[in-house]
Amino acid sequence: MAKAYERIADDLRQLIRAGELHPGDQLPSETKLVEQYGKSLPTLRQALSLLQAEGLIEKVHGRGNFVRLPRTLVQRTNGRHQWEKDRAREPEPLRAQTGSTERDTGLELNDLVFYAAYREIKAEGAIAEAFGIPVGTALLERTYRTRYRAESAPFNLVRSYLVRDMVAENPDLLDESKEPWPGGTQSQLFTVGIELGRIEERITARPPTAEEAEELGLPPGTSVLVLRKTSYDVAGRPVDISDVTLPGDRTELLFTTDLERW
Amino acid sequence: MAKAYERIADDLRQLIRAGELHPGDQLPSETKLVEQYGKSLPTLRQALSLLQAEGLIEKVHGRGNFVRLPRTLVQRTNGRHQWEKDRAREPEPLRAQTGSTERDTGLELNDLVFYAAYREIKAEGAIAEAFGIPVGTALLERTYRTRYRAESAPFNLVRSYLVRDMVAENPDLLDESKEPWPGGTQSQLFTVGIELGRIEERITARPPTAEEAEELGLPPGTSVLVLRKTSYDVAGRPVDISDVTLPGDRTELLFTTDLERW
DNA sequence: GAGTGGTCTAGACCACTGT
DNA sequence: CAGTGGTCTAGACCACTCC
Repeated sequence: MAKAYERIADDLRQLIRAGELHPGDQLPSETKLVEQYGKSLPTLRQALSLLQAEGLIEKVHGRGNFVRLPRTLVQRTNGRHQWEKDRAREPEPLRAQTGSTERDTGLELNDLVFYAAYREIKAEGAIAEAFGIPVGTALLERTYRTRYRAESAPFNLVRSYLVRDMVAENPDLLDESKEPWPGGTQSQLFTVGIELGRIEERITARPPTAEEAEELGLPPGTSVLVLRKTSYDVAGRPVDISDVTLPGDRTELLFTTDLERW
Repeated sequence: MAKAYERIADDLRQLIRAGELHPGDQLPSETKLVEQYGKSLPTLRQALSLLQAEGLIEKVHGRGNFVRLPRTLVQRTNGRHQWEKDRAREPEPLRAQTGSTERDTGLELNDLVFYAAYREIKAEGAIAEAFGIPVGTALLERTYRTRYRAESAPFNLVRSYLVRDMVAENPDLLDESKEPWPGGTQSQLFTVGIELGRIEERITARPPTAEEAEELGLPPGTSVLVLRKTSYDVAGRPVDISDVTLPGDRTELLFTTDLERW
């Protein structure tokens, strides 16, 4: 005999899958469902919380439970890296026109609100190892947010690390008030003579932490994509390490791999 | 005044983050925690279920609650595509030695158990559009699982689509009993004269469905990576579309992008 | 104010794990 | 068997949304 809350969840799940309940539809009220299934309220709510964790329904306090709508996508491609590199040496007016985020989202510069904070820290274990530098080396930590003006939650959270001595030659790079830098990080690195040769991106997925759910405005029943981008210069030396947190329900990463001809 | 279950969750979260509770450690029993926080059992359990949803703790029936251990990684790189292409024309003995999965996991062929099922279906809306073919065209649907012999759950779930008429020229390709085909799909396509030129991979993340959690043996508090791989031949025509579901807590996708020199 | 979901309690009984 | 978490109930009261 199956558990009561699972039977209820299965039943509702099937109604949704079969299309008897459409995205956006409101479910019967919890008290109605209690009558219908002949179980207690807490049991019924346990069933609903299962469906919520699967991202199938959305609970709205004071209004009801609704079948969740698919979210609109923001695409992030690996083509952006070559595109950014091509722009890095262009004159500032062109670089300032459109950045990678605008390219990905199709939005205008004016639609976007940008925020950055810089901080100087000492490299600890994992980061030091990734850079191949001694623990304690001075790093520049840059924290970014970009959001659509009409929405409250940003598209993503970015924390980027640079070895301070590699960029200190240009004092502007240590100054957060110079952000957003036209053309992005590759343009910044260009001013201190660094050319990127290769970019590695490592991707995993997990449920958001409480803080991420808060900052990204993520409802329960969503996941985050965690992307660690490591940029290498043409000599193969790691130059920039960025940790990017992206909402899984509205982000699509697109990677294109070209194959050599036979 | 914060909600009781949030205060408890915050408190326990902090103990874990601060390292006062190490991965693998057992938490105090639920009745102990009830005394300690002076709240009811259901409230306390609500707090614990929050932490479970975040993947921070693991509940084990009859034993206790434990701080979750980090899982071992299976890496999947985009370098695998060129590697597979290079192998596609090699003689069978070499192709049979090691496949992409063995390359990714570092395991031996004997450690792996492979399962495949073929089915013929008619293209419906989304897939037909992705292939650029009329709805109703005959497709070959191939479903794969690969698992480590010592574990019960597979590494991933794969569903792959081919246009039947593009491959029917070699009847072996329609026969599931011929799996695992030495050298993989690219070798199979080679037998009907198809050479791949480009591969696109689209990645999103979401909580597992009930079925996926079941099949992949995923505990609550995990996410899945959803990867749609589209393979194009050298003429830019889509040849294979594969949907891959990967456990987010033990999979790392690694994409390398090489940049052109200045 | 009516209707909705959110929080919390007190307690019973079941099921699994280890000794 | 003792100790642990899992399921379920009945009911009180709070908080939000919309008319």
